[in-house]
Amino acid sequence: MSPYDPSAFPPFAVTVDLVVLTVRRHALCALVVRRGESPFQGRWALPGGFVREDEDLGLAAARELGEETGLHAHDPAAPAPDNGAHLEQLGTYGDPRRDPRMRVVSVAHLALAPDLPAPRAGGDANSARWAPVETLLHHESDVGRDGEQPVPLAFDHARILADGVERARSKIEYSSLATAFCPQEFTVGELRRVYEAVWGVALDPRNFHRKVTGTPGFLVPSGGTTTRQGGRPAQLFRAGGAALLNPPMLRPEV
Amino acid sequence: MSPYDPSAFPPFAVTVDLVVLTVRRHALCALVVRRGESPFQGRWALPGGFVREDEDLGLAAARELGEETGLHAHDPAAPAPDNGAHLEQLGTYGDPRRDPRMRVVSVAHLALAPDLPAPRAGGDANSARWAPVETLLHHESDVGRDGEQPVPLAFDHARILADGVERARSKIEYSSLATAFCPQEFTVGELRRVYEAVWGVALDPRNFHRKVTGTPGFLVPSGGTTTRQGGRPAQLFRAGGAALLNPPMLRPEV
DNA sequence: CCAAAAGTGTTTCCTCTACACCCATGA
DNA sequence: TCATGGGTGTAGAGGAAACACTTTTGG
Repeated sequence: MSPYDPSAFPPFAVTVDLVVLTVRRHALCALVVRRGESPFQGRWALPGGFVREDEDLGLAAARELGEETGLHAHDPAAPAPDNGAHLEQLGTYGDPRRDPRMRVVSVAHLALAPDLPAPRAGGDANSARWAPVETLLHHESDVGRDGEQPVPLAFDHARILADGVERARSKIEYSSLATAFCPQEFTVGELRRVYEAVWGVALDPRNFHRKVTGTPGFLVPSGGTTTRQGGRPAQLFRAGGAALLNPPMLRPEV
Repeated sequence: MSPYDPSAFPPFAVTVDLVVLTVRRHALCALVVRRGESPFQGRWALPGGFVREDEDLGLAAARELGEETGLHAHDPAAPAPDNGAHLEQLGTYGDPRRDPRMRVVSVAHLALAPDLPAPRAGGDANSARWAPVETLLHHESDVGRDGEQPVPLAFDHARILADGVERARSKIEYSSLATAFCPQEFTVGELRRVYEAVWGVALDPRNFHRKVTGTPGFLVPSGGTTTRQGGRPAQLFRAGGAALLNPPMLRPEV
């Protein structure tokens, strides 16, 4: 059998699914959309869609991200931070039974975004929403606030979301990715609250401050200060160019 | 457009490609096979093949690995090390032009194997071979020893191989994966030579010994000793159950 | 004034590094 | 005997944890 005989391989549908994470009100949240059709009609799912005929996988993910959030993916080659989201490939999910109707292989991507005004899938707040990942993964309570049933995510999206959350948790240890959750200018305390929300732990503010300001290339002072968190005015920083943190930020033991 | 209308999505071919790494004669080597047909006929490529109709991606990768090497993939749930290779998903490559004839999405997997007798693709030594990754990636010299041309790998396989090597290099820092390159029983010095080959650096034997024997769950003594490396008899160990190394093995600065 | 958040200093502990030194074999 | 690799001891550098303390705002 010639491995490239067009009649010799089964056809697959290929999609991209997005794990879009942000930090809102001290909680790690993911973007979910409500499915309008079967299967899993009415259930929450990760945003995603088919890869087009002549589209690279990363491009398809960036296009979906833009359609769902208005964000553009951050170009790693750009000289200055552009407030775009971080976007990377997460993993590929291809269980033959993950979609009951046909063979679908989904290339999941992970996006990290700053806190955004609100999702805008058709401008309908009922069809797209930020939900705490803790709720989505353990479905102990409603996704929303208005008496909906606590149901798990559609397809294998709970597994994909869990993998994305785990990737984000481990990656902020040794990279400067946590700044992707912050606005362009932020304080050390705001950055610390990102780590605390993603890891679900409390960090010592004094040691954290020393650590991040003492790591060359991680943060650059923008000159301004703010009191938006109350208390003594805090210096404002932007993300520095350094991508890797060495030595890494240590996550406290569980 | 309904996202699941069967006429609304383009069909893709889905393959798995394998980055199979081992350590031979103090060098990190990868398994390559010679292509028998166009395109890239006669060039070396990573082993791989089509995912079957009802096959999960990891299963397809394990099947290809068995066909190429006779290894079975290590079951993480097995209580004792079974001398199977470590196998994990690496990443997915789907550039529309990566195969000149059709749209192929390749789900690359990374396998780490102990030093094996010899590849056995059809029993033909000219069609499958271990080659040093340094040679494959920089094609500074022949892949083999018999005057072949130094040509780059077929398709985007050089990129996939580079990603796999980078994954292996970083993963042995914080996991016990380096033992996957060793036979069931091995000495501390043999394990150290694995790290040195994968990282391409020299490590202090005294500190390395203290580090690995002092990390609980990393190594368990098997009771025996050997002098196969010369010098004083060395204790034999097996891989312990611990998957994560904490604190990690530190890779010296470049 | 007080509360709250931002920062700094200091002590203790622990790990990594570097290297001196000893051990047990084969040739 | 020597060469070779295996293994232990130890002093110093550097980072992290824990926490006392000062600074600068708003109310």
